[in-house]
Amino acid sequence: MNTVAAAVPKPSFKAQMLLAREEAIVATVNRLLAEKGFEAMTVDEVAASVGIAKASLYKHFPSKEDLAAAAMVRIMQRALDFLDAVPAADSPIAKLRAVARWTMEVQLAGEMPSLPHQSSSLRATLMANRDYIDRLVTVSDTLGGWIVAAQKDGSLSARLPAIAILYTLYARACDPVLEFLKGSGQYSDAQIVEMVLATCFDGLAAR
Amino acid sequence: MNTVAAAVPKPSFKAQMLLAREEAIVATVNRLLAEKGFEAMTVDEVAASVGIAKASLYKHFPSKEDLAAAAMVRIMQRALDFLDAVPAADSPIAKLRAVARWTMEVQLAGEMPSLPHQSSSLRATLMANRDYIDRLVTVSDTLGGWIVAAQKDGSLSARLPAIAILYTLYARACDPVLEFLKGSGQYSDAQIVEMVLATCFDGLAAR
DNA sequence: GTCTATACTAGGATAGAC
DNA sequence: GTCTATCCTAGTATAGAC
Repeated sequence: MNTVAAAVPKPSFKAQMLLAREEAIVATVNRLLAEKGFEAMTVDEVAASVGIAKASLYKHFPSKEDLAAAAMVRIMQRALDFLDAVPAADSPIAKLRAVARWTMEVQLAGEMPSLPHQSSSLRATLMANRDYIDRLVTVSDTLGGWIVAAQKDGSLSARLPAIAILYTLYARACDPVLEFLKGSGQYSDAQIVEMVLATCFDGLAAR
Repeated sequence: MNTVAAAVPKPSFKAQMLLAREEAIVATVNRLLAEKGFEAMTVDEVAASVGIAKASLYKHFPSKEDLAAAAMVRIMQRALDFLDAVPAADSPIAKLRAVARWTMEVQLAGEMPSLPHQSSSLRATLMANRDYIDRLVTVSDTLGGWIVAAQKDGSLSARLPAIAILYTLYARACDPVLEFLKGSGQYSDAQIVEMVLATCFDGLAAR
């Protein structure tokens, strides 16, 4: 960036339109990734859903992988925003519960892009994407701090390594139990979230 | 079946070879499904891995979906066999723990075919497959019985609906935490299983 | 930067000889 | 029932006009 500050303040109307369109694209990709996953999502579908020609999509994003990566950056940014909004006064375990709840609510809303299988072509693109990795690291560091603090104050199990707890929380973002329970049609979204949250923190065994 | 009993006992050598080959095919499909999932698995790959021509595959199974369904039937049969082998004298919760452990060991061994996303073409084929559905129902009924019993004897949380517990146990078969922890390279398979098992039954919160 | 039209490839499925 | 060779659709990506 060698633009002087004075040149930045007023983005042109055209540039704003561009950003708005890109946001619309990424939001659509996000939804489709949540619905069907990376492999099953087609670029034709994305274009049709956004309402522009496929070739236009490729002017914004060089490949299907980059399209998906943009959606992953977006959801990580939403996660960061949520972490920032968690009250600092809350206890560490309350913060962790809040994050797990948010994750599940996003998934139930159909807005959680599902990560691809290990061998997907998307993995390489993601690992090379600085915007994604940086956010992932920041989220992990923040959660890691809360986990260690919660173990210290005795509210979180100290017998589990912090990394196992971190991964367990991440896994709530793609927990199939939410979808299963929703499919049963017997419970509201709020009830489902409470049940899975209780299972996650209190376990299946009686207390 | 209108064959008389006397005609059955000695399956011809040829028929045995046929079954052996089909078992080899299904075992390969099972492994590939575990590695990459249904969408990413290609029929060419299956044929190459088994060591036969693609057209020969299609003499045994009419479509890629049926190929995958056969693998799903196979794993459900393995699950049934395991359930039958669980000591009847064990307490209900001990039985449930044993099943969860088995599920995770199979996954870590790379032998747990991963179920497809909701909108996959495979779902329709599976739901129409009697061999699969029957086994699924039997497994669910058996586990359901153990769950209710464990809730009655006070070892399993009575605050959760049995169906939520059932789904939670099923979800251990595709828990990404196992793969994550394995990827960290810090723990043995046995340690990973114990950690996730403890998380599942005892929860993240301290006891 | 948007469109229409098209190139190119991967991959599921089949034909037809043996 | 196995093979080689081929068909054909779907899907990623691009050319080229406006």
